Amino acid sequence: MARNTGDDDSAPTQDRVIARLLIDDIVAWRIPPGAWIREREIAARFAVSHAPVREAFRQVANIGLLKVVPWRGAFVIDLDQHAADEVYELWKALFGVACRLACAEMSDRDGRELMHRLVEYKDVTLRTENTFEHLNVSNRIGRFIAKRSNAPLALELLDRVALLARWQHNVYTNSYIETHGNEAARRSAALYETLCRHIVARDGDAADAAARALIGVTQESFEQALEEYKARHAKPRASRRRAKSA
Amino acid sequence: MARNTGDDDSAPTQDRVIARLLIDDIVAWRIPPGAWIREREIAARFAVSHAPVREAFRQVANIGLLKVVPWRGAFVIDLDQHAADEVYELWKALFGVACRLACAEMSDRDGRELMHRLVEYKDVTLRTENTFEHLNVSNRIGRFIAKRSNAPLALELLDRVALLARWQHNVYTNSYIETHGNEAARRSAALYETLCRHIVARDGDAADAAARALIGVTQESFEQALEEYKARHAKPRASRRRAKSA
DNA sequence: AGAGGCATTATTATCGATAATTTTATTTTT
DNA sequence: AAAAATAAAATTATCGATAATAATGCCTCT
Repeated sequence: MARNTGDDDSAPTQDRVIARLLIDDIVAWRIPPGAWIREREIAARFAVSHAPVREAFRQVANIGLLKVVPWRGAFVIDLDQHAADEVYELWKALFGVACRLACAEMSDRDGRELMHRLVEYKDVTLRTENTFEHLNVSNRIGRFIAKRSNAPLALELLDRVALLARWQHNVYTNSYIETHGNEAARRSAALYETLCRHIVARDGDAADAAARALIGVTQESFEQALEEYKARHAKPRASRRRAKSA
Repeated sequence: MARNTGDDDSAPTQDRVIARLLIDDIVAWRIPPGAWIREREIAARFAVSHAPVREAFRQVANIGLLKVVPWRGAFVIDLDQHAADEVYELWKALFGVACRLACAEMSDRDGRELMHRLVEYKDVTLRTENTFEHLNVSNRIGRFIAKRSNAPLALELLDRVALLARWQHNVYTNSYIETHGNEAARRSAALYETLCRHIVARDGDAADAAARALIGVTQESFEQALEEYKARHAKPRASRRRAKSA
């Protein structure tokens, strides 16, 4: 009678493929903030009708990168300094929830795997100053915790907020990498260690606090990068304006 | 050149109307958990084509009450004791973020209005034992804080989680009202007072903690109601099963 | 010249029909 | 009778076309 409600293993439908590609395009700033996207344009690009495009728009809008307004279409969201604070606060809170739940949900076996990954992470930290690799391996730990927290809704919201954060600082990527590379890495390493220890010790409150501190490092790096970006771009703009009025 | 990206003031399109009504139906348990909903069925009910129904399904799915799986359709989510913990943890965290941000964002005027509402709330608490009215006025305070926190994304996620929580305990509504009415009201009142005081004092950490404690009261009431519900329904089921096997 | 109204154009929303896929029922085989 | 294969039915996904709406440019009037 009831159909199989289980997990989806079939090939993805077109709307999901398109949504994925749109997300990539927006996060990578190939589509600028505030841009107005037309159905026909995207439909032509993927050689499909507009129906799947509409659904893709809705999916991207649900993640928060697109804003769909009736009869007017879809707009990429705008960059907003104030919203950055909100995103990072949410990120801290949601990652905290994931870690808190992980304390209760993780098996002892998962805990051992977590500590194993921590060792791997510290190795990378000591071996290289490559910030990309650094971010990569640290993200792996975060995702592992979130997955094992057995909290699908928290995981979904976490992915969403992390995506928004990534989009936000992709403008400042260069500054970010430079800034984050030096001292933040060491602080992160220490915080990851305390976080993992609290999780295997099943201390939810302490894990939550460590998680918040960890995202806080990223937040500080972002803010610092933003300042540097502003400082770098303050002069060119002023000169351009002067040239205009001359 | 660029179109009006501002707020939406036009009449809602059909898909949004349908989505709203579907949400109501699901939250009120007029559509049972796990139910499989067909496009044609809903389309016939609202005398529309299936296109707006599809979009409505996607919107409800984004809130989390519906799960859309390719080629198989839309299913109402299932009741899951484990998921309840997750929802309440998220609720605590998100309301905490809203209160934290409210500390920074609220004007002094907003703070005075908040304290005014607190007085109103305490009056209601003293005057009546009516739990509905009690929940109503307390929700008003929560929503006021969330709105003035100037954090649209947090507000959206908060609404979403609160809706899921409401759906979850709508099964046990009767027990919930009974349980919540007695002692929890007094605890909530004290916690609301400390929360508001921390907010006007702009102490983010303290406000966050108070917010968590406040949702914690609701969580405890829910869990207690769940226990009572289980106890009440344990016997009838057993007898029914015995009758079947006889 | 500028403001306001009107027609034009472009775009989204909805519809009805067809294609692709899954589920259910039937038949066949062992 | 049970299991596998097959056919039938039901359902979703996609398409192309039409209706509804918003933005744009033109024209008139002052």
